[in-house]
Amino acid sequence: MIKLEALRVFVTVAESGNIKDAADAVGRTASAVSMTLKQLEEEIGGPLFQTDRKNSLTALGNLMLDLGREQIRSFDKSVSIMRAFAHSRIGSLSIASVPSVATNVLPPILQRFLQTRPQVQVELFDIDSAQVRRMVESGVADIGIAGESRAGGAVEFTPLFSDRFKLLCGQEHDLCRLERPVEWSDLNAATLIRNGASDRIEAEDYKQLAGQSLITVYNVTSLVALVKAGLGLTILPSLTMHGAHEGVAVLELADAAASRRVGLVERRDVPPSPVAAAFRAFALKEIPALVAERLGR
Amino acid sequence: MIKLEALRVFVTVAESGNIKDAADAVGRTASAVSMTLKQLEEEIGGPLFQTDRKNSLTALGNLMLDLGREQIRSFDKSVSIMRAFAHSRIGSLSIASVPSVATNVLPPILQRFLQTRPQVQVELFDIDSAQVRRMVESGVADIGIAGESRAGGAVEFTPLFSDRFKLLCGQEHDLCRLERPVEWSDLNAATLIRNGASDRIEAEDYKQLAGQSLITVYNVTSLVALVKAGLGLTILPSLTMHGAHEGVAVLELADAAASRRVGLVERRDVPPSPVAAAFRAFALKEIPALVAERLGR
DNA sequence: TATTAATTTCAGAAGAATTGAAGTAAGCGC
DNA sequence: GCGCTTACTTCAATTCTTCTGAAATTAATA
Repeated sequence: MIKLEALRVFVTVAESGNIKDAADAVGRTASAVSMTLKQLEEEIGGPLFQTDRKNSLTALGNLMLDLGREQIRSFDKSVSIMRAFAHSRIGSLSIASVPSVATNVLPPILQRFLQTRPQVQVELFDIDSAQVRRMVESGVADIGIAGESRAGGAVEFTPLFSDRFKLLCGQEHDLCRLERPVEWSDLNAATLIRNGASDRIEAEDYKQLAGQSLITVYNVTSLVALVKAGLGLTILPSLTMHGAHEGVAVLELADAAASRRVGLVERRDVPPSPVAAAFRAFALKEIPALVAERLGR
Repeated sequence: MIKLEALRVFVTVAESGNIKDAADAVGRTASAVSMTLKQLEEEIGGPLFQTDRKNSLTALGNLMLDLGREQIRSFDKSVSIMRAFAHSRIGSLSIASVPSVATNVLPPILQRFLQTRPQVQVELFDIDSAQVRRMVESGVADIGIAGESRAGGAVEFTPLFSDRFKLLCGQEHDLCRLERPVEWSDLNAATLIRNGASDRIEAEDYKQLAGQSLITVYNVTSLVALVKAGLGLTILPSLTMHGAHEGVAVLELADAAASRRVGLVERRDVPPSPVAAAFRAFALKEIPALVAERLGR
């Protein structure tokens, strides 16, 4: 059986024009090279050089030089692609994330992650938690970042950080004059605008308030605009409001339990691609730290 | 260093879905296959299969399956091309031959030669002996078939057959009534048409006759037409006249020395390509036999 | 023709791959 | 959930391959 390594030796000899230099180049003795060549000629079925001074090729030798070079080049390239992929230097990474993280956390994280992996292709979807889970489950996204959900199913949840809910209202709102954290009962008279995130709050008092609410807005920008316009107030995770919107007030809630847990969502059965695994490790280490800093803790 | 053989084993396992079958397919034991796989994973830098039951690939495994398959396919193809070339099943063959051989000898020879080598590309040039030598010398033709020449030079001559000259004249010509071979002296009164081939005759008597000739024709068809039209007579190698032209007479010459030696013309320094070498051997064996039969000896 | 340099050959040494047996883990039926 | 079967891995010994260094051969050069 002809080996690629034999072709490699032959090409080196053909390029050097003699065995001694080629032997040095491949790191063997001249006798080893000579034997490899002899064996190659036997297996191919013809002489490769015109004389035993290896400075001129036969027609067969020329053909083998061309084909051999190409094979070596192609093989080495394939191997380097395999290695690059295994070491997560290339590959594609599809991330599905809730908007608050996609907007406030992922940009610097991705920037640093990609600094050492300039060849990695990234797709980022910002969608709500339920859809994040769906995308991961279906394999469209390699990894997701979403709020915790009870159902286990085919996806696994790994916590990254907790995020307390806060109250967002117009700057002129009566509640701004309270000099203490807001109780749910303080909101009885207020107009509450529901949103996708706040629906996750478990507190009975809040659920009751929400049940009476007539408006639900899913887009944060619209939500803030409505609050600013004085249409009502809303409850959002603090990360969502990071970088404080002008013309609105952010108030603390008294209910310490009103928080969401945000974490990684991954498929349980399918092992991650190397890039996904690398991103997972990176995210697990860097996101909690970044969020702590962002939220000033 | 990653070996193509390891990729071959991996691809087989990936395709079989288990080690045992793959081991049978490649003709080793399961433990050997297992070790090869382990080593491959170490060298690539990541796992290839999801579990140690080898029925589902990781993302890296899928990539390697694709790339590996392609490498194996391409390598095997290259090797088969090399072998085919070495065994002269493929390649190109450029033959330069004098017209008499190109017309009367080469067709059946080439037909038989190519029967076992349907992939070989052949070029055939029919030109005079001097040009045959020039084409071989310049490397445009791999091999030539021409009359012998004194000058050695860069080309080598190997005899194939001898071919006596004969006289060609109109059927009504006076010489037809001679009941013996024609002597040079018989031609003193005749009109001789010279041609490329007959100029090679060394006999002084002939040279004198030729010196007085006023017409030289290089193309055999034209030459015969002129003879048939009664313009004169000419001297040609018998092979050239094989398959007797209608309306002309072919007469024996008394001068037994009036013959040409036809043979192979090859470059001395450059070894022939495998196809050329095969054709050389074939020609050396088959052409003399065929000519003997053609000329009825 | 003698000298030098390169290549080949050969036998032994080193290294790599393979084997078979034993051990471990995974899947399957009860 | 438990034991049974099957598949895979590990290990040490063996076999096969490749490599080396010295000697012999061959080609080129003076």
